[in-house]
Amino acid sequence: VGESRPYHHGDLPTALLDAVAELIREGGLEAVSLRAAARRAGVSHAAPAHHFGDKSGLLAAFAVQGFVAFARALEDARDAVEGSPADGLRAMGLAYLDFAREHRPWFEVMFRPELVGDHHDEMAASGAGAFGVLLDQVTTCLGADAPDEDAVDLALAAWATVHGLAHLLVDGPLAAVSPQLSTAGGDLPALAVLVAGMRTHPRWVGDTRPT
Amino acid sequence: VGESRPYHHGDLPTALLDAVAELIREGGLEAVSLRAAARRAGVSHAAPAHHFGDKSGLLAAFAVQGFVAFARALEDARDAVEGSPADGLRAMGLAYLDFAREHRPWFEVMFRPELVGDHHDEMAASGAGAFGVLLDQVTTCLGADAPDEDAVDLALAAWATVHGLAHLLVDGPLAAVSPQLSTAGGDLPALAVLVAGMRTHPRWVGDTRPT
DNA sequence: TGTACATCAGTGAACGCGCGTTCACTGATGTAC
DNA sequence: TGTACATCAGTGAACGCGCGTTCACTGATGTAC
Repeated sequence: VGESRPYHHGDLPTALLDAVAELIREGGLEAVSLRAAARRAGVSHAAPAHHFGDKSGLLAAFAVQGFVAFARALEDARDAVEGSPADGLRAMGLAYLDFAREHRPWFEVMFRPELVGDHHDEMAASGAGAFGVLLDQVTTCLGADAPDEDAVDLALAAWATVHGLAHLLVDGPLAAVSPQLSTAGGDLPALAVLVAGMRTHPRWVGDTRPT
Repeated sequence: VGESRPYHHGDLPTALLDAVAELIREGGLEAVSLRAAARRAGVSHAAPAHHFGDKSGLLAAFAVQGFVAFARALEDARDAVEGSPADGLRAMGLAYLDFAREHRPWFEVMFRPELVGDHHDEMAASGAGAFGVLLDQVTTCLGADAPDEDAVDLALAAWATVHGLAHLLVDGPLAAVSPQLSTAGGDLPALAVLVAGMRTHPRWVGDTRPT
């Protein structure tokens, strides 16, 4: 108290990214502005421009940060499971949902390329990294050495499934339509049904492990 | 040319809702404002307040309009199919994707309850109507007379699947990650795999029609 | 050890903008008699 | 058929606000010698 703030912040970029997360959590994407982020970080409103250039630069950096954490979350979930490749994939699906619910701010920005303007490429690159984790696991499930067309299709299917569920949970229409649904989503039986459904693909061998 | 505009618009509410759709299509949700919509409709910026009260009122009306069209699109798709209940459900899934792509403006607002403020209930009611169409079809697929817990779970699963795919297509990350994926999504093989996967549910009888 | 200088980080005033909302108003329409 | 009046639809000026961006600046840090 009474201590004068140092002229230099120390780690303003990180503080600004944290501020963006808080702003989204409290007021949604609309609540994000350079000035509000600067306010949170306790610096003047013009300071963010020094590190991120403009607003789209800040959001792009935020999205990249999210994708890095996201890819790690998927990898961690996979590595924590002892079992078949399909078990690993299932764990990744659950991790996907957990990530969306726990890191809603990242989730809201990561899949909205129109927010990042000129910085599209940076975000796409980090997004491709995360998708690669999923694709590799599906490839393993198929018993293939390298991703092929089937692997891509199935990875897409798996992605769409959990992504859809995540969006319904995060955006809230499940609760809007019926409280039951929200409960069902929370217990995740539907997800189990869906991921299990992937076994109908003729090449699916995830559950018959070589001995 | 040269004709003086009539003082009364004729059907301003409809014109404003159309304007919202155009604005979203051209500039996303951020581009929507009462003033911009009024500009499009060729009236003064204060005119919209007369019909919709405030901004959230306009967006709520827009969402309701979308849900009505959405429910009809699902019903039409179902009715146009001769075949098993599962065929009908599949058709509804495709109609869902078509709707998301053709009516992107509606789709962007319909599942974002936070946009409509106090008008949440109106939107939830129209949304429940649309979900009812899906739930009825799933119930039929299960050979049940009335929706039960399994029907709700499966309807949720079907919803999550197509909703996820729709979001990935509409928001564009598929194209961002890989052009292949966008192509696969466009051809919809993944969707077929997924919906087919629902047959693994023990009670699924959609494909064995009573004779 | 000290000095000069370049570089970096953050400041604060200023700009112009579009926004939502309010308000007293005016023009047009419809209804009662 | 005409008149008075209520109601509805749209106007235009005004308000205050937060925003992104720019700019010349100042404080702090690091580096060369």
